Amino acid sequence: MKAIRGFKDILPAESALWRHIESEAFRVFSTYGFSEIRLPILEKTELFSRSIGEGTDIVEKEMYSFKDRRGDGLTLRPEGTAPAVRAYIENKLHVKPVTKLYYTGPMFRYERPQKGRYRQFYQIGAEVLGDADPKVDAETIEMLIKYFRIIGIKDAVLNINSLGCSGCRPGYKLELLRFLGARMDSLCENCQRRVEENPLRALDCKSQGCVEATEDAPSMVDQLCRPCFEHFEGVTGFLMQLDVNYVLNSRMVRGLDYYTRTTFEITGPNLGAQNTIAAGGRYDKLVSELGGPDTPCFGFAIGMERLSIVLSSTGGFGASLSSPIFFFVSMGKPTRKKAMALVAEMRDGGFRVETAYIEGSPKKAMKRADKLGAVYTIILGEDELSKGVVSVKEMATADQSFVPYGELILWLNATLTGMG
RNA sequence: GUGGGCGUGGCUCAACGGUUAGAGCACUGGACUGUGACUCCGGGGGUUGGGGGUUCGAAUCCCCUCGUCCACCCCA
Repeated sequence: MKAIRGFKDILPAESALWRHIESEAFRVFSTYGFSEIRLPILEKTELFSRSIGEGTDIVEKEMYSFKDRRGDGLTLRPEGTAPAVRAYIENKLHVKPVTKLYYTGPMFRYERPQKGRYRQFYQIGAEVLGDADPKVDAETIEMLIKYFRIIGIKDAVLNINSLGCSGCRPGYKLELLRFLGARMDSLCENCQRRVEENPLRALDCKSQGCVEATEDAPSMVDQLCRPCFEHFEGVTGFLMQLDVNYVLNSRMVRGLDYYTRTTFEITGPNLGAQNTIAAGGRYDKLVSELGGPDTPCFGFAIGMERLSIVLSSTGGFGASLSSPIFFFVSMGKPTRKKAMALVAEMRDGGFRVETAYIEGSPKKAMKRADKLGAVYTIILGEDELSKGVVSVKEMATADQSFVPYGELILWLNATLTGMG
């Protein structure tokens, strides 16, 4: 039996890093006023088709959708924003002026697996609901950058853009359409086909012909209406004030329909083609489109697998993330009772203790201690038992000393803090 | 969904179409009856991803399939 395609286990060797990634995110986000929300993994299909957009790749060909026993159309969530917004409306969280939420968990998309892209993947998301101020955009991005710095992401690059609003985007789209229409022959097949659907995509295309053909294409940022332009200027201005470096990328396009105004993407090193480690933006119309009150919002999602790839490729993690292991060896039947009592005492004291009970030579136990990566091995044999002590051996130096039962915890604490 | 690379013990990899598919690491036993790492000696572990075909003979060549990686696409 094997896990199904695009699904994988996260084994202990990796999970310590995952927990670290999550807990640091929650710690940092909470200092910005975010609180956790736990969302269902399954939602009505309609929630996603309406929010993400009928014509998008996600909705069109990547969702795990099925009918339940009653015949209701359900979908394994492909992203977190729509469920968060649904919960926000349903639970009337809008009675508060601003709501800041974060969440984590698995998302599902039926895509071809490759490095940094899986069918079940994990995101950490955050949403600010109820504030249109450009300061929110800048501050939330700054929070994300700070978080990346804290967990040790280097060489992250922030790209930002503005997609305008329902007022100015259609006009831009028309103009772009005219521009592309005059150059249809130089566009790749793919882009010729999608010009009608989503002309913005052509700006993002990597094929030689499209890159050249769209070199002088009109840029959205130049076509923003006054309010959108001022908003965008506000965002970039605040980013500068917050010392956040960014690249203005007027070609950056989003694959979800709900985005308005600010959008951004952060890329990381050592990831190949799937190099976006976090992305997001503003979605000012989504809440009202889903039946809630007019509520401007901003949010982002982080790809956990990609983060963990970047972090493990740049090194430094592993042993340091888990606490030192103590290995307690009890030798000979008479020692057993005392050993169990001492182990219990150590665990109550917060130590991480593995145990082995052996007859005869401690050789095997020592070997096992070594394999486990024990920092200290504590031996209680019949000699020690008769003296009321244990032998404590520091594995790295092979130093060994007798410690009376009653002083064991104190001794360990003193030694550990001494180590620094 | 499209194109390409790669699948050999737990891991990293060898093996011109030709003996019983090897090595290092890992695992395990001993040298070493109260002490791990280092050293030495021994041991177990493979239907060469799976299925079919070509051939006297296939890990090796061909086809199908599954998986993985890369690019496209898409996105976190």
